Amino acid sequence: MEEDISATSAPRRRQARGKRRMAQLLDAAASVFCKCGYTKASTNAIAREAGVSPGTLYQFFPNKEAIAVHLGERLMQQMLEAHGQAFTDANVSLPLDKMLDAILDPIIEFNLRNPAFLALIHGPDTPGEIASSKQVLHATLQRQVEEAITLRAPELPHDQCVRVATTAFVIFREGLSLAMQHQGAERAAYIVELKAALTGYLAPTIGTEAHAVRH
Amino acid sequence: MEEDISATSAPRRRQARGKRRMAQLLDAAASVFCKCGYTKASTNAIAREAGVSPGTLYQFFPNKEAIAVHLGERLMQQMLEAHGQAFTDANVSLPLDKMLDAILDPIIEFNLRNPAFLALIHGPDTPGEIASSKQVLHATLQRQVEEAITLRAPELPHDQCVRVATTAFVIFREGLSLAMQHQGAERAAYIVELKAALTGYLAPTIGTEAHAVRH
DNA sequence: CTAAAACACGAGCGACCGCTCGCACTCGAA
DNA sequence: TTCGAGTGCGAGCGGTCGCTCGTGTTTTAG
Repeated sequence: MEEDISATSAPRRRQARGKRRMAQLLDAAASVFCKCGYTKASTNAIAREAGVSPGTLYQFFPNKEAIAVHLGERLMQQMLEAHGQAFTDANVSLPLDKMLDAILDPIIEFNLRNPAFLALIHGPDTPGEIASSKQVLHATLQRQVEEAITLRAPELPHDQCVRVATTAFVIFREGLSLAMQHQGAERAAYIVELKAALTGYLAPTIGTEAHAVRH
Repeated sequence: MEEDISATSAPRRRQARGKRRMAQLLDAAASVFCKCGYTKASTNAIAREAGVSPGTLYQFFPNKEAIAVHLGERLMQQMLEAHGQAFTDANVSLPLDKMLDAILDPIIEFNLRNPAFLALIHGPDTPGEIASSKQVLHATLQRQVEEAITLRAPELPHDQCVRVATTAFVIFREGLSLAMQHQGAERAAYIVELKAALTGYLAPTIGTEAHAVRH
């Protein structure tokens, strides 16, 4: 319950001040990751942005990757708090285009407010291939997509469902990244294209209407 | 004609040995970029892979970025030599799915043979945002896609055409990258998904049949 | 043949990175 | 009030990286 008191690392007792510092450091990390991407973001720069020394940063995070992981977890949690209803079963029974709106719009809006989200999930400069914030966000979202597709097209073989979810997720991620590179009307136009791409891809695969449960 | 004898840099007269070294270094760079991506690929590693010293590398390339740019130009030239007919007008008049096969299959095959191509065009770790091999490849391909779409859907407003081309290109790039992360049958299945995604996206936009020239 | 230019080497420079360490402070439970 | 644990600092360690430079060798022009 109190973080993970596992064998290797003592989790340490935090004072209120420390908790504040951690949030401060995560905010700074979000800003710097967003500006430079994970690899080019230096831990010293994150500490400077947070107005603390490098040593202080390492009082709260064992290494650079842990910062990204914590940030990823915080972002995911914030998104689930704000838009946790996006993937509910109710939406899955909507017509395809409405379902996409219901699912995508909250995520898009969240990305507008938290650009670090995309910076972390989009950048392929993951450190050790495994772990890293990208994996946290990716795995969670991917799983939601898989569940939605399975609910909607239960007759689809599982491995095919995984492929469709993966492909749809990649299209969404890159399409959103594309949109975020533009402003105002142009950005809106790219979001329209993104939805058109997803609709065009998914319609033949999982149908435009909700699946009527047979027998 | 003789490279660029512009104000700032003297282009230097190359011997046969030097030309060979450059090709050798580009081969090595392709291998290392492919293994590590642009940023994590060190110039010393490229020199080592080519069996020369770091100093020798810098006799032929002024800096790391120039290596990537030269490699990008060489890859693009090789692809145009091998599959230059992919974007010809003849293919543009085919039905959509056939057209996609005609255009995508050669590019996919080329990527199987030259994995550095994807490594360069996919990695977002471009150095100074501008230039770099990625821009060379991206701009060239993007332009081909734009021309194909304009030919096929001439009534489409130009800026909309650019957006469609950009979106389609991104879907292709990431879908191919996804496929390349798998092997054998799984990879083939992802290529099927990639084509399904492009077909689904482009069919409503530019039509399944070639555009009949009106008036 | 000779001199200049191209080629080749590899130690190492300077900058930066992730991260450490010794020490000073502040807080809060006893 | 006390004192240990939590917090904070920042110089700097060990390492990697892109790139340089002095020197020596090979090729080529005249």
